[in-house]
Order: sequence, then C-alpha cells, then structure tokens
Amino acid sequence: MCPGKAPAELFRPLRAHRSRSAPGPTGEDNPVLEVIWQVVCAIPRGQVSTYGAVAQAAGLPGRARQTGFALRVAPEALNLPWHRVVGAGGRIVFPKSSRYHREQVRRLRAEGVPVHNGRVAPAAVTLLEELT
DNA sequence: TCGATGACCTCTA
DNA sequence: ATAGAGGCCATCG
Repeated sequence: MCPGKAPAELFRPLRAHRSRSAPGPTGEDNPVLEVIWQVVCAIPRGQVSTYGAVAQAAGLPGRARQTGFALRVAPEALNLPWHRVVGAGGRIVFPKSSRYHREQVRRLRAEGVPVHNGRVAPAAVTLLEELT
C-alpha cells in the first residue's frame, strides 16, 4: 500500500521507468499502472483530483481513460484512495444508483469533502499542478 | 490486424 | 442544465 510518503514529490511529472520485462499489461509490474497508483496515493486527504489531472501528473497527458483502467484493475491489497478521483468538474462518474457511487460519496464525506448531487465542491478539487 | 469497450473529456445544440 | 456526438487511447477477444 502506498509505498513511501513524499506526497509532494509525486506531483511533479513522473515518467514510467521503461524497458523492463513486462509479463502483461495488467500484470504485477506494469510501470504505467504503478505510476498512476502512486499519484493517486499522493492525493492529500480531504482533497480530490480528476482522471485527466492524475494522468497528466503521471506523465500521460491526454490519457484520462488510462487512469480509469488503472483504478479498475488495481489490486484491493493496495488500499488505494480511489474515491479521491472524480471526473472533470468534480463529477462522480459512477451511475447514481451504483453502489460504487454511494461508497465514494460516503468515503469522501468521511474525509470532510462536501458532496452535493453527485458533485464535489470545486474548492476541494486539486489539479495537481500547483502542488509542485 | 481489427473491431469493441471503457471508473474520460470537450464541444454543440 | 441536460443530452448527444466525436475524439481520445490502452486493453482485450
């Protein structure tokens, strides 16, 4: 789970250490996925970020969907703060009736992040650009 | 190699 | 404010 701390460090552009024998994309050490996971881990408690911003902070501009995929396949054991990642504009991407939606809202409110009608307060959203 | 898919994003109507 | 259309791009069958 969340190796090391140094949250601020991880917010500067990271690049995947390449050229490593990769068993499979969703395999145990896919560099790209690992970087995304670390960025998500670095989102401060009480704040949220967006898929696009996470991708950009991971050195993957324009690949917001990659962030979604990374979270989707993330091992439960990592205990990632996935609830701190929302869609553009602070919108929760899950269907309102989805139980992931409810879970995300619940966990966000538990951290003091106000959620109204599937949206988080804009003030709580960090784009990860100013924290370098 | 190709087509379908998605925890996305942005622009129009 | 809401809905639909395109665009984007890694992953998978």
